[in-house]
Amino acid sequence: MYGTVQAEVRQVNRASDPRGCDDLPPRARRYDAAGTRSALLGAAELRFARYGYDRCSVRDIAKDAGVDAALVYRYFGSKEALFDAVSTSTGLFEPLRHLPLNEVSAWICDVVSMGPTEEEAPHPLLTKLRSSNREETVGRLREEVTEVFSQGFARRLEGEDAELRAELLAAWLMGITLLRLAIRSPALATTPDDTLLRFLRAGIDPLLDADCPGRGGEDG
Amino acid sequence: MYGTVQAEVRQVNRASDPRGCDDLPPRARRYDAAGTRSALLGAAELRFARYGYDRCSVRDIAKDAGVDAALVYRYFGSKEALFDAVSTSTGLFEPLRHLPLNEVSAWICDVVSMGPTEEEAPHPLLTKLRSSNREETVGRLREEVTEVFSQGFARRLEGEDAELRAELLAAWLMGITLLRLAIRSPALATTPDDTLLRFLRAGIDPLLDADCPGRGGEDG
Amino acid sequence: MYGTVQAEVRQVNRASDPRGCDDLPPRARRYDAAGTRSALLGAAELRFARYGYDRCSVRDIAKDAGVDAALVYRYFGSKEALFDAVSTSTGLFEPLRHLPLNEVSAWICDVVSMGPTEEEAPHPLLTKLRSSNREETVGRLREEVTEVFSQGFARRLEGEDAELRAELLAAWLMGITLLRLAIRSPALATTPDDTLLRFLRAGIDPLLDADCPGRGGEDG
Amino acid sequence: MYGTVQAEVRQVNRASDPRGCDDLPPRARRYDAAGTRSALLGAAELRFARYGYDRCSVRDIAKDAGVDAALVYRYFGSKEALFDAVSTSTGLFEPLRHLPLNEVSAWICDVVSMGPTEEEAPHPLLTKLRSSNREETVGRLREEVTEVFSQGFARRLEGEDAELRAELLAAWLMGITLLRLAIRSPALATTPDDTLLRFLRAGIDPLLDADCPGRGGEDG
DNA sequence: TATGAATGAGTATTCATTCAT
DNA sequence: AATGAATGAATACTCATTCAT
Repeated sequence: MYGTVQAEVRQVNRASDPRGCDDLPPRARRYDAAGTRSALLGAAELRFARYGYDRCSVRDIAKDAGVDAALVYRYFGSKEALFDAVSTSTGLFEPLRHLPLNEVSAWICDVVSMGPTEEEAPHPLLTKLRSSNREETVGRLREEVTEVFSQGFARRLEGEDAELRAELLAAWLMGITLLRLAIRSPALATTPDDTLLRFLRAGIDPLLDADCPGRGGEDG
Repeated sequence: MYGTVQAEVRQVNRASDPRGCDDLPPRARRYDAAGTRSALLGAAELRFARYGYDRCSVRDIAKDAGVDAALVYRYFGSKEALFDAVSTSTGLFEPLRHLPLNEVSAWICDVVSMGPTEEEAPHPLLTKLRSSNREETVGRLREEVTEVFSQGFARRLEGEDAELRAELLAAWLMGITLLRLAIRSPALATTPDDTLLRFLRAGIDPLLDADCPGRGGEDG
Repeated sequence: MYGTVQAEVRQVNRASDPRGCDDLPPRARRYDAAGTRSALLGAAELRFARYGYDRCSVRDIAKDAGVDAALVYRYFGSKEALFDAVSTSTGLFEPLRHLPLNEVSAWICDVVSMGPTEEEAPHPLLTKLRSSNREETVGRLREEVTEVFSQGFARRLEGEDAELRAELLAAWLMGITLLRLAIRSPALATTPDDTLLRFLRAGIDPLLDADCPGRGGEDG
Repeated sequence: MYGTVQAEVRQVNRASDPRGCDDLPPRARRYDAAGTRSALLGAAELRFARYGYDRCSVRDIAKDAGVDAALVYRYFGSKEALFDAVSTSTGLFEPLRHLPLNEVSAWICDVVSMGPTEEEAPHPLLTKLRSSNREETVGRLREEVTEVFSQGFARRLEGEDAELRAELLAAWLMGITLLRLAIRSPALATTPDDTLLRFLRAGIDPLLDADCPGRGGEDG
């Protein structure tokens, strides 16, 4: 299904399979466990991010990787395990632990701009969002959000309801990723980063402020 | 797959079938086209919202509705048509056309609170979000967002980059829906509406303001 | 399947349902048993001849006839019975009983020219040929051929192996019908009747001759 | 549908699998791609010839072949492709290109006698005739007849209307095949070949003659 | 290590048929 | 007499997974 993404994956494949390069002996090509494993990972990353768990077949992934489908089971055990391997936290949220609060907007801007916007490259968040119909994926997302935002980042926020404010930040991050990379709404998909950043600040910085929500309730 | 949600659907079915409210015996209701149709719609609504398009089988939906799977084809023509019938715009965004800007936060608050939070009821947005791996769904989402936000709502915003700001609003709406109803992150899933509202204002109202992004760039 | 042949059938339908004609009261239109029955027969005749038993659905036939599919069962009992009713001997071979032998070629010519060649009209033989994958149809064909040719017509032939010669005649009749009306091979489908007749004679008349096969065996 | 023809197919399978002719134990033959493929072909050949395309299910064919139905898709891609593989021209008509005209009758006699007459073996022409309700099959038959008879063989005939005469020959060939092998009319199904041949000559040779139709029109 | 042969459960969809109205 | 609601079995096809090589 969905044609092939072989061309691109082949590159990925070659990146980790530098046959014909210089120092690596050019003989070993098949029977290259590490290479096969990472080729599968690369292909899966792409497929899963693009089509979601359910619309990817193990065979398609294997074909993209240029190996036999049975190897998915040899190296990962199951389609699900492969997905887990691919969608396992990539340290994407790591910066949130130490980043100065006034740089958070810029970081979010970076995150939602990852990958070539044109061709829906494998964005780590998108992989999960695209498969958010799977209970397991949702569970992992909950754990991750809880750990990173509700517990981790919230602790760095002064003021009331830090937990909620952190999750609102997460919500925006996900929403923008979805609209910009998956749904590709007209403005978000095309706006240059610096413009986006200015508006992100407008919405985010108040949330990070110590006296948020401020006196905002008055005029409601 | 995924056992049965029959019990609940039966309720939905009856709840949305306001005929013979009290004295009609609730049994013997075969040969009731309208009832069957709406039972199927109800069951599909629930299943699709909960598991997404790919993880719902026509058979399961029919079983939930208590009818034969072939009736899906009699009444809707295909699984896809049934999904369309369920996910077709329900006028959810209608209020955005006339609502005073300072009530937008409250409206968002309402939207993301729709349906019993405990049991992941069929939220119209969630249905689409859960199936956002389907190209058709993504396409429809893009159309809807474009029409309602990028074109419709943006026109009501003064200041620069109205389109982008409108889409950022949409992004937040979707992100919060996702976190609150699907992912169920700890704070968002439990925070009472009025509390949520106060913080929503803090993030949203600046975006709606005529001189957004204001002088926010200074301290970055 | 296969679009609709409704237009034509409607005519058939009207032919046997002369509403708005002159002397028949224009009220009776629904609740017209005979009319419904014959409308179904007409539609079935067309469909079966065109697509064969297996590629016709009862619903399509009923739709062509402009009535509900259940009426097929009311009036005929089953799809199979409807097919039988349609394919039951129409006296097509009746002339073979008395026709002078030297007019047989001309008669065959007539038979294979029945119905508008362009639009594959319901040819009684074609109906059976198109469904010759059904055991029942084959059985009936065998009976019919046996009765009409092997027993009936053969008795009128002098000379040896009359039975075989009669069946060879039947074979040619069927083969030409198939090629001319179903397969529509270039020459047979377009050749005018009088030309065809001249060549039919060349092949058939020897078979009907009393001293057939004559001295044909010599040069083999 | 139609029970099983397993027993016979197994034979066919083994007969056409000339490996380990004697000493190889006939059991234990899994993981044998070529064997599986040809078993499927054999089973399909038989089923299709006997029941026609529409009355054969992929499952039944697979069951006859003793393998899983999914393998039909592995090896052929679709039911239709399997049918094509089975019904693809087998060079049956090849002899018509060079055969001396006075041996044509004998060749036809051979063709219509192919396969055990008793048990409706897979005759290449019968396969197509039995599925002549399919548009694709009819189309292929038209092409084949056109190429082989209307164009190829006709060129070898002297005299007028060669094309028509060639098609009349084809018609007879098909009609006899149908009556002899499918319908099994009493005489044709039992007559020995040499007798049949004598009468075939009587009908066919005149058609092949250079001055056909001769002066046959006089006595009509 | 890698391949590809084999499987069985599952999917959407169609259809002849029956039942209540 | 006629309708259309309902059913269940069947169909072609796909896919994750396992087994022999």
